[in-house]
Amino acid sequence: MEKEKPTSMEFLDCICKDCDLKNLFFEHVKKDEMQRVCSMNTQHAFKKGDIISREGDDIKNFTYLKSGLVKLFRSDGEKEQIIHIAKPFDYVSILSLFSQTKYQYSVTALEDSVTCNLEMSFVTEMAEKNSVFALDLMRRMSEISDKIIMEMLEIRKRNLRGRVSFMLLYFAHDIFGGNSFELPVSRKEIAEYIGMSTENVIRTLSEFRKDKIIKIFGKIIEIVNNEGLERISRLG
Amino acid sequence: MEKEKPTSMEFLDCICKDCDLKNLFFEHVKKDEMQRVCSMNTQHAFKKGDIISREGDDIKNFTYLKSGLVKLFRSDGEKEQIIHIAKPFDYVSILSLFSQTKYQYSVTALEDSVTCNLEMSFVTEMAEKNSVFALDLMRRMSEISDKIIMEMLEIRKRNLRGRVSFMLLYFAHDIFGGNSFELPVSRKEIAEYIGMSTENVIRTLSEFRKDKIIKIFGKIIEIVNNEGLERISRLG
DNA sequence: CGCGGCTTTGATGTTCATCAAGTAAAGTGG
DNA sequence: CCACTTTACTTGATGAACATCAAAGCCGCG
Repeated sequence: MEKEKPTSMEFLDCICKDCDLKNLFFEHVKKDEMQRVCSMNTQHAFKKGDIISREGDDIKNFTYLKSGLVKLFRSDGEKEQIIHIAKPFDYVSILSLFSQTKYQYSVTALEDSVTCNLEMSFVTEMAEKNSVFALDLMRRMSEISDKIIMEMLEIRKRNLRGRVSFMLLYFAHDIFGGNSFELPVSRKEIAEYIGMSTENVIRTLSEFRKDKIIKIFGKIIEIVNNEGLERISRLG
Repeated sequence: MEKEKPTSMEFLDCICKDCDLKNLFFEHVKKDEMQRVCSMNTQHAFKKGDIISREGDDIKNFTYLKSGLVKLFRSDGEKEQIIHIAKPFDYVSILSLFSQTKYQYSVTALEDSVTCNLEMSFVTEMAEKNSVFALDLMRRMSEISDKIIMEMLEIRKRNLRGRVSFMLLYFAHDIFGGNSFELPVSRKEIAEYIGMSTENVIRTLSEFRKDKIIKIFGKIIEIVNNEGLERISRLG
């Protein structure tokens, strides 16, 4: 079936061939350049918990997420701060890609994930030769940073209960698209995301359970009263 | 004197001629395009307190700050959240410039400020025709969002005293470049920036005064013990 | 000169972090 | 596979950090 669908990629035989993201990232790349993309990019699989890139390391590759779920975070030796949880489309390498030589944050896989890597020099060259691609890339990167900034502001203006409910709704609606899901992070990581203590995150989850707003089975969360949770998120 | 200095702009007679930022933004623009830039861009002066752009309005122009100081903030009717205080180089329109059609935040002038405006369609066209310019622009925009995200994380990991000292050092070193300066914002605005109550910002400033770390004369702040303040900012 | 917004300080109460102590779950080496 | 260790989770108790309320002085501006 897929083979019969005629696309400009059809004649190519490379790992990009069946990639859902190829149109997103290489929609404006000419055929001969696409041939080069195919010969150059490398795919990389990560297991849950694996480090994808580490704060302070040299940026060598342009990386985007093909499947899975990752967390961006910063560490000062003592504590960690989670900056964002990203799924495919939400993550293009690290943000400062074109303005820094070293990674500013670390990225690890929260679920088994696959990335595609291209050498930075090649992407730069491609952007220089193909300005529509450059504009597209700019649009995508600015969308992502905007999303992160907005999210940080939304979290910042809420109190403990508001932040926890915001996170639950974030997982339910933005990440998993359903009212029942398995938390891809520990309670401690939720705490690091919303800037509260682990104990209080747990306490709040227990409160929500007692108030019959959610059900908890270990890592599995089921949102029972979505409107109630939304209200807490709005008012908290 | 300035007239005698030979530059590629010399033959031009437009408001860009003496602009310090022209090389920054239009360094890779060809001469004939520069001629067009000159004929198209418009300069706009704002008085302290003026609104430069308003959350929710349509994005029409590409705007950059030529002189002055501005604040980026968001309002939910009730309270305001300050996102960033920006000086020239730190501000290129609003961040989501290429990914949104409406402003996500508002911008007002904290000091008398001058902006330069170009129609978005023209900038897009320029970026499409000139990919080096596009890459440059991308680099600059990603630098700015990165800076904002980093700053939010730095603020988030500190307590009240740490946040206030961070802000004072930010004004002293990043904005004004000296240990004595006039606060361009009210106490309330500092509170909105660091996510604490106005009263506690004032209380902390008074504490610093009593501890002989700073001197206060209304809006004028003088940092007396810089090392002490740095220590509070690091540990707080 | 009087009004409204900004600033300041004190008193009070709420929210949240921390400490402590225990249970459950998940890796680890024999 | 089991004992062992470590890490994650949970609840309660306590105190610290911070918001809120209240009242008064100050300043700029019409």
